This record gives sequence, structure tokens and C-alpha cells, in this order.
Amino acid sequence: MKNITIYDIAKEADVSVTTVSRVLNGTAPVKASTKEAVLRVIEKHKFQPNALARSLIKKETGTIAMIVPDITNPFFPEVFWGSENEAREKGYTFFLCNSAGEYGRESEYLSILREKRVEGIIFVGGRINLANCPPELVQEVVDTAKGIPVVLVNGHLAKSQLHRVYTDEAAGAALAAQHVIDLGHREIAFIGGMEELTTTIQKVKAVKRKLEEHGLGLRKDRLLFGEFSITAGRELMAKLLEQADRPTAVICVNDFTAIGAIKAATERGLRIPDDISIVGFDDSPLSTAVIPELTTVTQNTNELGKLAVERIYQINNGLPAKRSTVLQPKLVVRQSTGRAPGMA
Amino acid sequence: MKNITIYDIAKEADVSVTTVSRVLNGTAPVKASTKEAVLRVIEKHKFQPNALARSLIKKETGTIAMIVPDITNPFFPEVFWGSENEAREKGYTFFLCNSAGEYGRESEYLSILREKRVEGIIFVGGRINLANCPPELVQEVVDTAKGIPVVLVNGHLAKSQLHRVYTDEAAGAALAAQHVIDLGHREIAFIGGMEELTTTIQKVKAVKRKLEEHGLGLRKDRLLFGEFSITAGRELMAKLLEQADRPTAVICVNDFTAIGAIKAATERGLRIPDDISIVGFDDSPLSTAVIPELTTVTQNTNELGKLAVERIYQINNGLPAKRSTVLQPKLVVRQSTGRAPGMA
DNA sequence: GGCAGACATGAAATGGGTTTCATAGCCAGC
DNA sequence: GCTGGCTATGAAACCCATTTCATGTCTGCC
Repeated sequence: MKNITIYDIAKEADVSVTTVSRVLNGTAPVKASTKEAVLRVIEKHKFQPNALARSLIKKETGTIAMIVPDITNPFFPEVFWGSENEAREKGYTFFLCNSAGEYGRESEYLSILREKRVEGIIFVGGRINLANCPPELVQEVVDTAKGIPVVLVNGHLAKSQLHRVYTDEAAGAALAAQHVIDLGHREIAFIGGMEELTTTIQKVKAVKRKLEEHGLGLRKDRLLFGEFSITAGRELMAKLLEQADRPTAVICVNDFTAIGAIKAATERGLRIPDDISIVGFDDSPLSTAVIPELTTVTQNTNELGKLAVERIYQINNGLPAKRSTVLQPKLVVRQSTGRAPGMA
Repeated sequence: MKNITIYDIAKEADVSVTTVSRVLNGTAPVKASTKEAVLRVIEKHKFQPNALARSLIKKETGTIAMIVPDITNPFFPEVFWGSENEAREKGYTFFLCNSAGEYGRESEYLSILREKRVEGIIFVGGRINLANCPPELVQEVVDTAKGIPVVLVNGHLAKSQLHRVYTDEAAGAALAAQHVIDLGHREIAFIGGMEELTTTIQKVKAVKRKLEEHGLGLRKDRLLFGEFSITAGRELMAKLLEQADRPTAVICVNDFTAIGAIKAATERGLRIPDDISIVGFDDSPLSTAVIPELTTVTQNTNELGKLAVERIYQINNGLPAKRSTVLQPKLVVRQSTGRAPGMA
């Protein structure tokens, strides 16, 4: 069951393959009658040109890729959505590579994607969030970027000069801190996130600075790290609440953690926000699903994905492409934060 | 900035391209010293063979695709995770195509994927859930399946004989219904899901039958349709609660809807499950995130994805492949269901 | 010593398109 | 009637691998 090729079409339509190619691509004028005849044969066999052969000679595959650590974490589908939508318009098809958080798989995929000659790679999460990314992991990406446009979303690789699109997470965390301070809170904690990731580090640093600006500090026992999951948030919050003098406000590394925190607090009979305030980060759809609805920091996640594809497109088409684009997050005040207890 | 090819390597290593190819693929023995020399040159230039050229002649692309309606709906990433993991092991890379619920985009992608010569397409959601899928939309998929293995996940296309992997959703809905009946509920409602989708229809039918088995009925005003979203669940539940005689148990088409329902009930001051019981469907991570934790029906979503890839692999390798695989769902009882009010 | 068979290697065909360059036919203008 | 300039079309080169088939060398065995 041989595939039909452009040669078969040419023979049957009694023209040369050149003419068939021209009909397919409109690269040169073809007499109306000839064109019709060719199209008829194409239609008859439902012929579709082999994209591999075309890509091989045109050196364009029309594919790009995204590497994510965990597609079941709702942040990533959100980025993907933004990227995919833009990609479709630009004529790209998308490889989605899930690394399951293993750097080895990222490397593996990087290699496969190079072989497949993708025209762009969007890296989000994984090694690009590592505060101390091993040089060889950095090098792989840098080397890849020599041949293929690489865009890092919400991440960074030291001294790499790679294209970046990211949210100012520190600014977002500062907003969250300012918010609870304004509400009169003085006993403030931060929970969640892996300690070695920049996502975590930046936020912690920003919260610390903001507290210090107001003569407050972030106590060591009120800074707890862990996964980005609901479960982790719940456990970390439980730990906080066991302390003799529990905080009155908790800033969480992301919405998942915050939701876990809400659970832990509610389970212990605390009222939110009367007894304790909780702030999330990301403004995922979940933030309005929980009770009370979550005060959180919104980053324009779709836009992040969209911009990444835009960069790739620009680079591939010799258009000017900003090396670094930063989006400013906003605070969304909902129901999980309120005035500090005893502040009326 | 020309790409290096196998010819460049051959020339520099002073051998033929045949030999280089053999070194790369191990398809024939090569003298150790020659091999080393070739490898040295390859390493030096970090040469990676062009997958397009290879695919063209081998007629194997090592790529498969998944078409989903909405990757931000957590059900789909879960399926994808299962598929991707299996695909990696089998040496496939994954295209992810998001149709945004538009059938036109599905068609578009189908065409692109054929051109790109993917070795399998996993269809989940979208037209395959349409109770009355227009013949031309069916035909497209059937035609595609003549050249490429197609597997439908949790869906179906009338008279199509396509490979399928799915959860017995009717059985799941029956479990949910039986559960609330066992708890003494008599006033039972069903909410959510688009009316024209089989996912919805099957569940409704199963719930109806189960109620009838127990001499109960599903009143028309207790059967409300809508989107699969949290918002929709909230609105539909609100409508139910406005009714003079509100139900004591509500079965929801999925977890999202159920979470919306919980919100609506809580907002009206109802206690769950004391005043009203709520059941979800899917057992998504969210089901343990909400308060109270959701009683729901669990389908082994990862497995669904995994099995789909397995089928594709089997078909492509001439192994026996079951045309239809059905997974049995299970009920997970948590906190959102309890005895009917007044049943002690 | 001679020949079969194993081993190492290369030339050329192949896959299915696109593109360059050449050619043929036709009309207008002088 | 001849030439310049279009338009329409085709032959062949090219993209970059894999694979078949052929060739040359070496070894083993009778």
C-alpha cells in the first residue's frame, strides 16, 4: 500500500512534477486548464504532500516545542494554551514534552528536538528555575540555542543571554506582602516551594525586603519550604499552626499551596480571614473555586506563552526580537485576606 | 551557516557516508579503529543526523499526536501525562493539538498531522463526544484512520469501528446514584454537561435508570445542563436551590461542576453533607482540595492515556490490538455526601 | 595452493518533495 | 519577417539520510 506521491499525480495529470508543485504552492503561474486538471487528480486521490520531504529541502518544519516539568500542574496548560493559540496562527505545530521534573529527560528531549529540526523551543520550569543550575545543564541549552531559537519562560540561566519572557515574581510577592501589612498584619509567614528554585527564592527575598521596610522581619520558623502541591501546603500550614504564636497572615508560593493552607486552617477550626489571612500566587482557575475565594497575585499566564511564540517567530523571520520581556503581576483581592485580628 | 551533514563527517573522517551511517545506527559491523575515528569527528562537530531525512526514507517519524478540546481542563493533562510517559518509552515524541472546542480546528489538525506523517493520533473529547456527530466529521476521522492508527479515548464515532479506550461512564454514574440512594436520598438531581455530548447523556441515562430501579424518577426541573466549568456548576446549583422543594442530593457531571455546586450551596448557608449531598466525577486533584472533600467517581485517567499509546504501538508493529478496552470506574466516598436529612 | 565465507567498506539508488535553469510557444513592435 | 519579452512548462539538481548491492581483503579449511 504505497503512498501516492507528487510523481503519481504528475503522471496521471500528464504534466511534470514541477507543475504539480506549482499548483500546490502557487509559486508560479499555471494555465487555468492545467491547474484544474491537476487539482482534479489531487482531489481524486486525496493526495497530501509529504511534509517530511518538503521540510527537508525547505529547511522549515513548521514545528516548535515546549518543555514543561509537569503538565498536570495547571500553570503549564495555561502557558501552553497561550502559546498554542499563537503558534497555530503562525503556522506552527506543537511538540509538548513533559520532563516529569527529571533533568535527564529535559536533555533527552533537547536532543530529540534538535534532530527533528524544530524551529523553536520554549522552556518553562525545570532546570531554568534552578538557582544553581549545573554548568553542563546550562551548556546544553546554550548550545541548542545556537541552532534553534530558545525562549525561557519565567526562568533564567546564568550568563546565558538567552531570550526570556517572564513575570516579575518579586514584584508580585512584594504586592502580596504590602497587602497584608496594610491590613495591619505583623506576624507574617511564607510557605511553600522548593528552596533551590528561583521562583521560591525571589518571592522569599521580596517578602523579606518588604517586611524589613516596615520594620518587620521574617522569622526562620515562619519560612517553610516544600513542594508546590496542595498536600505540601496543607502540611506546611499545619506546622505553622502548631507553633505557640502562630502568624496572622501567610503568603504562599502558589495557589496550590495556598489552597492546602486554607484546608489546614479550616480543619483546625480557624476562620479565614478573621483568624488568619492567606495569599496565593498565580490566580489559577482554582482560586475562585475554593471557599473563601483566594486573594492571589495574577500573572498573565496566557500572555507569557503567547509572547514566547512571538519571539520565536521574530527570530526565525529576522525581525527585531526583544531579548527580555517582563510582565508586571497584579494583586487580586478576594476573600481570603482581611484585617489582622484585633485591628477592628 | 550550513548544517553539517553525514557527508561532511564522512569526508573529514575519510570514509564513505555508508560507514558513518553504520556507525550511527550499528546496522553493520565497522572496524573498531574506523568507528573510533568517525565517532571522534561526530563528537567534534556535535553532529546530529537530520531526523527528517531519516524519517523520509525509513517511513517512520517517531511522532504521535493527541487532539484535545481544552488542555486547561485538568482531565486532559492527566490523560496526556499517561500517554506521554508511555510514548517516551516507546520512542515517540508527542504533538499536542488544542482544538479550543472548535471542530474546524480538529479538521485542520487532522490534515496537518497526516502531512507530517505522524504514526498515531489519540482523539479525546471534541467531536467524538458528540451524540450526533455530522457524517462528514466522522468521515474525516475514518479516512485518517485508513492511513494512521487512530484511538478514541472516552468517546465514540457511530459505525466507525475505530479503536477505543474508555471508561464505563454509565457504570460510574450508576455507582454515584446507588450511593446517594443507599444514604436514604429520594430527592435527587443531576447537573452539568452539555446536553449534546455523550459524556453527559450516558450519565443521565444511567442515573435515571438507577433511580427508576428504586421506584424513583428524575424530574425534568432537576436535570440541568450547561458547561463543564466551575462557574456553570455554581449557576446550575443556584437554580436548583431556588426551587421550592430543593433536592437533598445532587450528582454532577464532573468535579468542576461539583465544586461550583459546593460553592453555591455554601454561599446560601447550606451545610454539606448535612443539608445536601454532592457527588462529582473524575476524581481530579481538586476533589481533595475543596471543603468538604468531594465524594466522586474515579476513572483511571492516566491508564486511559497509557493504553491509547499502547494500542498505537501494537497496531504499528503488527501486534494484536484490542479494538475496544473499557475501564471500570470506582466510587470514592469522601465528605460531600451523607445520610439524607431526617434519616438520622 | 585454491576456494568458500566472513568481514569491511563504498558507490549508487532511494525517499518525496522544491527550485533553478532551460526551452518552447506566442504575441507585439519595427 | 525578425527579434525581444512574456507565459507556460519541464529536466535535472538538491535536501540528507538509509539501504542494497558490489567489491576487495583476509582467513580458514581441504
